[in-house]
Amino acid sequence: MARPVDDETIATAENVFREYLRDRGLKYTYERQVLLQAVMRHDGHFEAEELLLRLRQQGLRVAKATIYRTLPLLVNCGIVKQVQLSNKQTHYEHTYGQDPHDHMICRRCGRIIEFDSEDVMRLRTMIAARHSFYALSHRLAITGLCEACVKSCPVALPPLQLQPAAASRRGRP
Amino acid sequence: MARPVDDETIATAENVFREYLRDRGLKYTYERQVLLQAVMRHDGHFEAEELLLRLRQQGLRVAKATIYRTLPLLVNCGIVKQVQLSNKQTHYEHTYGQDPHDHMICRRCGRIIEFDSEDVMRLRTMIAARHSFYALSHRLAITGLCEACVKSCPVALPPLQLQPAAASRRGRP
DNA sequence: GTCAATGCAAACATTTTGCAACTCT
DNA sequence: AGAGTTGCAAAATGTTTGCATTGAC
Repeated sequence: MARPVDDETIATAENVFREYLRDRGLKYTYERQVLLQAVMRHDGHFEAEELLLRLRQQGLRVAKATIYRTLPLLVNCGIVKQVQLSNKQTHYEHTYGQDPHDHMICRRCGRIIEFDSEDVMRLRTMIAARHSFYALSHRLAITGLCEACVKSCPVALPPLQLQPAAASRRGRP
Repeated sequence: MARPVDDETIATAENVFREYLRDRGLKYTYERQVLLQAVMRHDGHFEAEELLLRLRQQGLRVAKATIYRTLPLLVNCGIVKQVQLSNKQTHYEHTYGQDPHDHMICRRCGRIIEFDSEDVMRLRTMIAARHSFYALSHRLAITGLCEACVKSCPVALPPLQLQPAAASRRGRP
C-alpha cells in the first residue's frame, strides 16, 4: 500500500518542513527532525502513542507532548494526513511522495482497504468549484463489509455494526 | 440545511428504531424514546454533551452514560450518522428523512457547508464494486477555505497543504 | 420472572497545558 | 539575546465501565 520511501524523498520532505517552519519563524529542532524522519519511515497508519513507542525502541527520546505538538505542524505543511479509522484516537499517515488514496473500512473485521483517490479528487474539485470553496484536502472513508465478511456471513445481521449489548447475547463470529 | 421534521417522520423513525431493537431482543425504554425524539428534532449537528444539555433544559433527565450508550444504536439503525467535524468529540446528525449530504469545512473560520451527496454516492458505488466491497455508508469531508476567507486573506499564508511530492516537483499554482 | 437498561461515580484514554530549563537562529 | 521549544507532570476532555437498582417484555 504505502510505498517505501527512499532517502531522497525524505530529504525533500525535510526541506519542505524546514521551509514551512522558517516561513513562520518557527525552529527546526532536533526533535522535529527526528519526528519527521520517523513519520516518513513509518509505512501505513499510526497514532501518536505508536510513534512514541517506536522512537523509544530506537533509543530516541522525545516527549509525548512534543509529538502532540509536532504532528499538527506536519499535517499543516502537508507531509502528514489525518485519517479517521476509528472513533478513538486520531490516526495519521504520511502522504509525502505517496499516491493519494482513501479508505474503505470493514465494519465487521476492521480491515482497511485503500483505493486510489483520483476519481475522488476530480469530484472534489467539481463540488468545491460549485460552492466557490477552495479545497485543500479531503477525507473520505467508506464503511461497510469486506468481501470476506460478506461471504462468511451471507445472511445473518445484514447491515449492522456489532453492538456491545447484542454481542453479549450472541457472542462473536 | 436540515429540513424540519414533521411528527409523521418522527413516528416512522420511531418505528424503525423500535423494530431494530425488538429484532435483537433489546428494549424500547422511555429514555430511548426521549433520545430518539430529541435527536430527530435537533436540526444540524450535535454532540453527546449538547444533547444532554438540551434535554436538561426541557426538564428531561437522561444520564450521560445512557446517551453514550444510545447514540451507537441510533447510528446502527441508520437514523443518525456520525460526522467528523473536528478532531475532538464525535459529532452526529440525524439523517432520517433528510437529503444525504456531506460537508466542506473551512479551516480558517470553521464554517460548514453542506453539499448534496448524490455524486459521491455514485462514486462510492463504483469504487466499492471495483473492490468487491459492500458499502453501507461513507463519510466525506472536504477541508479548505470558504469563499469569504479566501477573499479576506488573499495573499498571506498561501494555504499550503498541496500534494507535497507533486508540489516540490512542479511548484505551486 | 428474567434479562436488559438506567444512573451514578469512578475509571480510562487521549490530548492539552503551565512552567522552568534549554536551544535554535 | 531572545523568541520559540522541550520535557515533565498535572489537568482537561470525552467516553467507557462496574455495579446496584429499576424497568420492559
